[in-house]
Amino acid sequence: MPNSSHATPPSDAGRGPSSIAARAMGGLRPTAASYLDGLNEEQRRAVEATEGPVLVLAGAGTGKTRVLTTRIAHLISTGRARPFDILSVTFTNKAAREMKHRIGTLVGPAGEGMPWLGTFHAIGTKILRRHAELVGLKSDFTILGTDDQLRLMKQVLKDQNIDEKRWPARALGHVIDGWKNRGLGPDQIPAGEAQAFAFGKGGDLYTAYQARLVTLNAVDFGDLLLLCLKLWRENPEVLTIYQDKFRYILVDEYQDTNVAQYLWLRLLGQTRKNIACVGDDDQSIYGWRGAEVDNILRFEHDFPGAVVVRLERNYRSTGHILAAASGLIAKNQGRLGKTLRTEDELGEPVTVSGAWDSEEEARLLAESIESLQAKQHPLSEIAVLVRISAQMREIEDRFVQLGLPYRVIGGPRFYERAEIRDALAYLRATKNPSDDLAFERIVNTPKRGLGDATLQQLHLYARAEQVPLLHAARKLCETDELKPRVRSTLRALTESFSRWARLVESNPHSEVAQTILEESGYTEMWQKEKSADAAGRLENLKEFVRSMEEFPDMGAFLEHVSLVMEASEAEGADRVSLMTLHAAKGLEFDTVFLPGWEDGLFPNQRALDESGRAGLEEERRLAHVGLTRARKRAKLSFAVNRRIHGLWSSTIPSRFIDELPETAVDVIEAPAHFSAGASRFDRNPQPFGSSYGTPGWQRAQANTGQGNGGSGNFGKGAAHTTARGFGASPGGGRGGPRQIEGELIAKSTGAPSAFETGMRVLHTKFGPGDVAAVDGNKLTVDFDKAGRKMVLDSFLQPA
DNA sequence: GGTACGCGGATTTTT
DNA sequence: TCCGCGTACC
Repeated sequence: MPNSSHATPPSDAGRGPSSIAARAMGGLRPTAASYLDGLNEEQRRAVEATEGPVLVLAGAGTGKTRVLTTRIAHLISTGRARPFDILSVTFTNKAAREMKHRIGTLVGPAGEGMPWLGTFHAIGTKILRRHAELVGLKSDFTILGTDDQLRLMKQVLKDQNIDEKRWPARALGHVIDGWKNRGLGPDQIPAGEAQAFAFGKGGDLYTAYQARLVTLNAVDFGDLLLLCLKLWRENPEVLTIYQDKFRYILVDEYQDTNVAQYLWLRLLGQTRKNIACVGDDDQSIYGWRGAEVDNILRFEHDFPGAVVVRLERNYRSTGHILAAASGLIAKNQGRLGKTLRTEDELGEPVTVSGAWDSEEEARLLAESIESLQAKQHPLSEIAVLVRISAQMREIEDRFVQLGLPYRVIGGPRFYERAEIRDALAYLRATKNPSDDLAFERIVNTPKRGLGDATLQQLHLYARAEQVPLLHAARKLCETDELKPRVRSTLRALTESFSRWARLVESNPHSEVAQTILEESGYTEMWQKEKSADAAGRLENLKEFVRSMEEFPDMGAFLEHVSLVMEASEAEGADRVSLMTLHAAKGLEFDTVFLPGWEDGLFPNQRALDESGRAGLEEERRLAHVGLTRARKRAKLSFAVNRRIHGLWSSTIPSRFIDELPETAVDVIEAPAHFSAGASRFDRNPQPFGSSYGTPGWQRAQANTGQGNGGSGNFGKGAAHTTARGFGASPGGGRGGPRQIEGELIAKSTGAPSAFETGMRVLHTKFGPGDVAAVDGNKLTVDFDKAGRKMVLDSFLQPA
């Protein structure tokens, strides 16, 4: 299986430009398209193999997007297809945007349009709106965000009298998402799995949830794909329309497709079979949310006769970086196997350095960045990639102290912010009076005295009368079932909605939105709020209203916002980028810092616990993604002590560090104060973490007296230096020196600290402060400016 | 109905 | 440690 890369351009019989006639005409065509210039041999093969199934295995930095866009340009300019004949799917809006842009520059106005280039979800939406009634919806259905989804789940759980503590709505959401990811409708769940949730109620809950969605005329993200499958299966004539329509299908990031997406593609592609998937099994890092690496591993089986092209020539990274990344990923089994090559120079080796704790790691990292900055290295070409968001705090703290400009990439999306969701809910409820979820969301936001009790009453009435909540509210106001005060508030609100609905008919929608936000008291709510981020939220609201102007009407705007709206990043400023490894996929930087390479953190313990070997391999792919983001410099680090959920735990270097090829790596010896010559290959845990009972401590205990036992990871890979201990404090007052492997751990710097509690000191970075506690050579100091920090005495001098 | 405190849980994240 | 949720109280 791994060696079918002998792809030749298909000389298909019959139609198409490779037909005899077409070939005869070949020379008459305007000279070979300039867009093909500069493609290497494999890339060109991937572009020109237009007919039949094609799998392009594109390693990191091998020109994947270029192949995709050139392929489209090729299809269009050779007359094989018109822009609207091509279905081209991506996962993110960003990728879709970039492709549109690049096609535009390749083929000019001819490529404009591309109505079927977009995310799976956007295209699914487009299709569903056209045939909504066939799946029991109206064509103006709403698309629910995760927060609405969650509230709906809660309602369903309540209806079925399920203890939400025992069976949280989030968990149910996860289970249902899982089913949807696998293309399973409520009636298709394997019997065994339906039992899994809440004593066998899983299936019923799913059914109830879907029923609620239908009554709300709403769908969740999963439905955008799942309902397409349902639509096509139940209405073959509709499927045929799309099979005919899409002469060519292109798929980006194929390794990230889930089962539902795979089925979606297979249905569409099974007649014409002109389906080209581009992906990299080594960059599959979304297994935890349903991506099936199997889809890519199985491609040749699913599409017999598929042409497979491997792109292995890397144009991004230097030799050492590529060697490190390749060496690491080679430890994975179950991959199709590619070997990245570069013609670039070896460049700087990947550096590996250790730190005493995560604070020191952040400090060293920031120092490195500052020294690069001093050498005129632009900050925008530096990225710090972490495994989990929680790592960011300490790093940010450090950057803030130093005044180092940085930006966090990722994080909450613009349209997921509370204020945007609220504003959106007002608009949704105005536009669509039966959007109960929207109404419910803002009925008491801002606080107007319509709490749970009133809402319960509304629900009861609405259910009895089979009408939407807003309608029920109007009716209830006409009765005397409500307390006078509640009644008048509620009446005012319902009247506002009627008024707003009339406004929408005849006024510019952004103005109406502005009016709604003001009259409802929503803007005022934030103006009154004094918290730090209130101003930012008001800013976001402004931006929200402003962005509406770009759309013809409110409906179009709502559609856009529910699927694609993103924060408008202030570009341009020279800043360091800070993000998770996941968020870094698809990006590249000259210099990449990879902190936190410690077992438990990375590879992440939870991934290991939950998915075992597969989990480990996915973590390794994540490491591979991280390394391959770097063009010229990759800098790994780890700390031997890290604060996890507020407790200090001792940690051991990541097993991935030992898996790197030594020739590509340069070990930065720990600073003298840190260790008496410890190597970074020293994976013996340090037994003086300050909290006993942590995993690190447990492992340390297990290790003592077991020779080189380790946690089962010894003995392979690079040579290990025998533990000489990481020096530093012998545990302070918590137990004195400890023995490991017959050696006494020396105090780090030998001499006990010259500082005492209460002394006034001066720190090289933090400035003046008072010593609050002494623990060997580690001192706790209350700095005048920086607050309480743990520092090493070597950075201090008496003040 | 609104607020103040205490408890438990805590990856990665797009659409 | 920090955040969100639920409960207890005003």
